[in-house]
Amino acid sequence: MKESKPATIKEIARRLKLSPSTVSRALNDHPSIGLVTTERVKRLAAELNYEPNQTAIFFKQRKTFTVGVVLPSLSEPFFSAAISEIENVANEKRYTVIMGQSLDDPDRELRILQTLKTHRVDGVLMSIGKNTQDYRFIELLEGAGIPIVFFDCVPDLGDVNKVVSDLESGMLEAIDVFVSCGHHAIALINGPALLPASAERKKAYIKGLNQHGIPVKDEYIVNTDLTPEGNEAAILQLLSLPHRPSAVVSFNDYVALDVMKAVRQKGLALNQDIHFISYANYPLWKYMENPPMASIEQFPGEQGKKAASLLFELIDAKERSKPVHVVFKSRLISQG
Amino acid sequence: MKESKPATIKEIARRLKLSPSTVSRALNDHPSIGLVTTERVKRLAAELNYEPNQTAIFFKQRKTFTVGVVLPSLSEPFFSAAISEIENVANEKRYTVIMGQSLDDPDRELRILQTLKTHRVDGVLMSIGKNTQDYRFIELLEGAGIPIVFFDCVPDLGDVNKVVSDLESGMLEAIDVFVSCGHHAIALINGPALLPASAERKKAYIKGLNQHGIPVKDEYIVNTDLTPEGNEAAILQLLSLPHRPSAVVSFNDYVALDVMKAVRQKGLALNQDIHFISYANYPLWKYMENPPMASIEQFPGEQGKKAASLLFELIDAKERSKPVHVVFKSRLISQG
DNA sequence: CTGTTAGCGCCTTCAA
DNA sequence: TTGAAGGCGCTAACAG
Repeated sequence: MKESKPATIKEIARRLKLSPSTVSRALNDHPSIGLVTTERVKRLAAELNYEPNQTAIFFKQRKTFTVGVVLPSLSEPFFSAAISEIENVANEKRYTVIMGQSLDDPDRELRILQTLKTHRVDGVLMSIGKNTQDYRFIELLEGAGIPIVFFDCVPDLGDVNKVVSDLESGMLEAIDVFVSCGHHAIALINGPALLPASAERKKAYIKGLNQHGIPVKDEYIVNTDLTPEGNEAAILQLLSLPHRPSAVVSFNDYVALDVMKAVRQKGLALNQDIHFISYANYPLWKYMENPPMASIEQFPGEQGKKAASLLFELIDAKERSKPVHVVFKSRLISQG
Repeated sequence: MKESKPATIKEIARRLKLSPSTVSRALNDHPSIGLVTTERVKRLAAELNYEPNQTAIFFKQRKTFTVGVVLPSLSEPFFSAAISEIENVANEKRYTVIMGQSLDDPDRELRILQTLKTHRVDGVLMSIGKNTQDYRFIELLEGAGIPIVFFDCVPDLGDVNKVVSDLESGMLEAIDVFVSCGHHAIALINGPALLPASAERKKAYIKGLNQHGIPVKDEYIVNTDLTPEGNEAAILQLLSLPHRPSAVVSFNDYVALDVMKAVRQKGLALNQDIHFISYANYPLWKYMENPPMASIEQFPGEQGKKAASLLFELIDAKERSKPVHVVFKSRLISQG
């Protein structure tokens, strides 16, 4: 039952003594084709295991029904959650997803985008890497008529489409919770200073303290380069302060993991001597003996979903529209 | 600088008063074209930002330089590690990867394969879902000339290409370690009984006990459906035995997480009252206060890499060859 | 309702 | 060394 050559419209037409266009129309349920003809065509098509040659259709329609997704790393649960939703939205729209991991390497990121372009994807969803500085690729793609929507880790530019989590509301909630538990010495372990995401966190942190009339102490704000060593150094710096903080908001869960480990090794009791809340990216807190008090959830699934639907709107739109910015509120989730 | 219509070979030919065929040949460094012509063509091509239309090439060459990857879930670190290596191998070969998550749903799995087929991928890499029983899709793909290589979770059939971890060597090592630590009451929390992977584990477990002259007790072998509830039920069953085991090998890390949590809740001390080793799929053990003694590593990266290179061999081969089976040895990695 | 014609962009004989 | 012609499979404008 193996077909050496897959059946074509031509073949069906020949056998049925019809023209290829009639067959094509019949297969696509074109209204102008008689019911009987349509039936005959479909029956034979089924018999021959006919399947339209997508590559021919892509070629003709100048559309590939494919979108590209570029993100730093699939092994981050945040992104695997996001891409799952993206996949779902794409499937509904009958689109296929091509995915590439930049691994925070700008060159690799560029190569992936190049591939996506030559593959003529209809659109791109992207979360940029930590080290990406050069945004010229955006014009490259948009110049080729490929719309692009950024999500989560987005460039600090006004004229691009982006979907992000606000970072602020969660931070304010976190500080509210800390304060209501009696904490006043609240520190921030922030990410690399030049990351926009770090600037936002810092701003929110300061705003949160201000709301409670707590003075901002410079020594309570430390940075990490997000490596395990950097994370450890950051917490040690805080612990060595004369008046060490009793509560810490950390850049993300991975930072929190390293930091909490270091705290344990120092012989301090988690959730007693010192308390943590971090921006969430889904380690398996529920299995830990001493998880952080709470996490600031950023809803990767929602972000991915929204970014994808936005992209499809752009793909379907004829005109290029004004850049769209969508902001999701982050929210504190207790890990109790 | 935005091109409304991307440049084509025809366009270049028109401007240079050459024929399209000459331009095509020049761009492909065909030896029969004069050096000067080739230069002129290439220069103009660069100027016009000419890029070959892949969709046209795919169509003409009857090849898409695309491979599909189907796996249960990206959120399992095992698979994200595997797909990263697959991506790398594919990139080297200048192939693109289309990925789909089955989420252990056979219908969804089938839909993904259908999509891959209509997209005319050149080959498929696949790890089947837990609930997949019907393997007819294999003929569907191979009938269409699409080679398929299974990895990790593979069908229990002889005539397919597969790359797996052996499961046995790691289990034997695990039992060796337990025994050398003085354990004799060694239990197995296995997966669903009808999973080939469960049968293999059980066989290895029995072999391991036999090697040490330890009698196999039926009540020390329990099964879980891999849900959190099933995992908890399994360990409770073991704990309720009159002579409860002091050492347990569990189906995988996720089972171990649930199981160890239940053990803690029962007030037992991990790594004291009861010890664990599990087949690894990468939770963040290094951050845990009481990780399992060791993990049986299955090298997802290696498996993915091997499966991918195998697939490319099959794609490049003219003839259909005998099915290939590759087995990686699993190995015990201490979590000390 | 159905057929004819033409062309998407590229490559590849065949002919000059 | 170059050009002309044809075709991959499908669709769509234009005729009947």
